[in-house]
Amino acid sequence: MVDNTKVSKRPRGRPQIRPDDETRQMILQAARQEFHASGYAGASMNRVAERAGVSTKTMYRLIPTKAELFQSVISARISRFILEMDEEHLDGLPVDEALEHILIAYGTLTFDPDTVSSLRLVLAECDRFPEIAAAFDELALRRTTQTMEGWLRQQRDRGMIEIDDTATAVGMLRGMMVMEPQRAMMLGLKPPPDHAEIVKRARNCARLFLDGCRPKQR
Amino acid sequence: MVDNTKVSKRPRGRPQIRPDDETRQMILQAARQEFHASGYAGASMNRVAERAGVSTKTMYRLIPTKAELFQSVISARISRFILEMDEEHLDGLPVDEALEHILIAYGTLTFDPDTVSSLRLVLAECDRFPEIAAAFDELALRRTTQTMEGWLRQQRDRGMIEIDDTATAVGMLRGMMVMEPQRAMMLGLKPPPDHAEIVKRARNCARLFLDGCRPKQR
DNA sequence: TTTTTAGGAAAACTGATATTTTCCTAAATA
DNA sequence: TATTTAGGAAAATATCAGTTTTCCTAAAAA
Repeated sequence: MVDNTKVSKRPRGRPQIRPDDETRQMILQAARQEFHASGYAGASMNRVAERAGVSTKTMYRLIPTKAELFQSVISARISRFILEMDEEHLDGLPVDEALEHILIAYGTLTFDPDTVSSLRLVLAECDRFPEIAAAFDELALRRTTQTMEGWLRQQRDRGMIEIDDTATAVGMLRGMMVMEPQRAMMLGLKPPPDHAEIVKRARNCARLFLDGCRPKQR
Repeated sequence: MVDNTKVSKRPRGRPQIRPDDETRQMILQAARQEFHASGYAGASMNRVAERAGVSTKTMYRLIPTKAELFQSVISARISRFILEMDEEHLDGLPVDEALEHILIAYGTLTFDPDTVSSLRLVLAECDRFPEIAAAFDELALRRTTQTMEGWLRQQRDRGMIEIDDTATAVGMLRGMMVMEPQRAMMLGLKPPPDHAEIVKRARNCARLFLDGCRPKQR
């Protein structure tokens, strides 16, 4: 085995301006911008290279094709769709406030312009790139669903609410909270809701949902 | 004024195989298939002409450009998104059954593969064709919203339910009913729900919603 | 100084596709 | 029959974008 760090000499010719990995990151970032701005078909590889500040020659040395570049970009973005919530904190709250917090977190994530823009790309291209639909399902949908479903189950087990199918319930809750504003954003009809609107909507949804499945003592 | 039906002679040369309007319809239908199958960018005008059974020459004589063809196709499709419900019939039903019926109608319309396919096209291309987003909003969203909102208002005025903002409530109701299954369809993850599933979901939603905003007698 | 490598700029190559045009034939009237 | 028009088939044109290649220069080691 050879210890490259010291023993072997640097190669003869002109050294690389920067490590390939770094250049690749620059290309990925430029590609992200370009794809989000122009969609898959509309994105120009020349513009990607331009944005990244490298020549097309270097770009194609480091990335295989436009299609794979697209997949890398989307997967990287999707893998960051994580619903952050402090579960310890929720335990100390009354049920309705806890659900409100959850919905605020989910709404904030969902209405993020980057999220919407990525969703649009995924929906537009999932025919051509079925792996992207699968990745989206796995990384964006399942994970956030599980987080919310876990909480619902907990409340049910504590007798705070009455639900038979928690998975369906999560889907409904999410639809109620985000579908309409998100669709308006995607169509370019409305700007993202601001924080106050998100809070208001979350409160409404939480109340509606909890009243709808609060245990009845008939 | 000249009476063309009898007086003026037919023109000299070879007569048209069929009226231009008819040919245009054939082209529109072929284009609809092609666009739905391949999206805007992926659609080939040659294939459209082929499907329609006309030459590209004839096609371009009758339609201006690909872009305008696309808009015609989408607008025509959208204008058929009408939420059909028999309002007379609803009046005779208890509130929860009436709402169930409404949601079944809305779900059936929404989960129709043609609807989903059109929505995908609209979402994918609304950047390039803002008029399409506007048409979709006006024809598909507003109209069905108004139908549902009218009913909600009526129930509120009769004291059957307690809602302050009926527009928001309709949005939530719809999201609850359709977002998750529709998204799964768009991603190609699930087939459309069958009628039984739609009914079940509608019943769940109606119950949840009505329990959530039934007047309280505290 | 010579050799060697990295990589930019731009041209070339390739393939696809919207759109136009040419050429030809069929079917009608005069 | 001579003339005129409709329209199909296919070639021509134009453009665009992905990908490759050429040419050239900078910067390092030998």
